[in-house]
Amino acid sequence: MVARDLLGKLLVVPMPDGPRVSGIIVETEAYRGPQDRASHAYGGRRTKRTETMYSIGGTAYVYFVYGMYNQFNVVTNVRDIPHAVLIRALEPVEGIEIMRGRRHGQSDHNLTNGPGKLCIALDIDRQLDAADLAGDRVWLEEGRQVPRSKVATGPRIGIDYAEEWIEKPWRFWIRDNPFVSRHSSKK
DNA sequence: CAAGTGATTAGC
DNA sequence: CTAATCACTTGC
Repeated sequence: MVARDLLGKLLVVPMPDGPRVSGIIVETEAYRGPQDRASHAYGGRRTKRTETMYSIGGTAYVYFVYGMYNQFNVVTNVRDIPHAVLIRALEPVEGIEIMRGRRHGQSDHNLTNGPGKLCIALDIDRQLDAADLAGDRVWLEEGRQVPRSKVATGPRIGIDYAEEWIEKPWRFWIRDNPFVSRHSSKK
């Protein structure tokens, strides 16, 4: 499953003037398009916002919720099949000083341990929506090997309206990693 | 624990 | 056109 494979990868978003800001992906959630009530593309819904999800895998899908926060996703399937993986948390690797500046006085483990927070820390916004991950604005690199035994799964977060889909164990994170989001880290 | 926030969507 | 909703965070 792609969501699990993304764990351990390095997400890189360079500053316009050069310095890299990056982090290891430690938490993801899978959204499977039409069948998945929790997905924006449920029932084949295809609107201006969700259009990006129908792109070919390897495209970034960035959208805005709750009036203040962006969410960063990776589109994972072929064209016209709207599957995507939400990146929920990162472990900061490069550009930590820059992230601290953007997050204004938050402690280090609070820089990127949530989907909205990591977008602030990496300066991800809708200008990156539909960006090609093989391009030069944002991309993934091999990061760290994550043994299967370190991968934990569980129900997704923040989709209480999704009825029978709520309990699907489509959230993946690296067990015992201190940077998984607080709502999600089960002790 | 609850409110804030505004783009997006569905419903007239 | 207007109203309701939301893949979250932060501060009481």
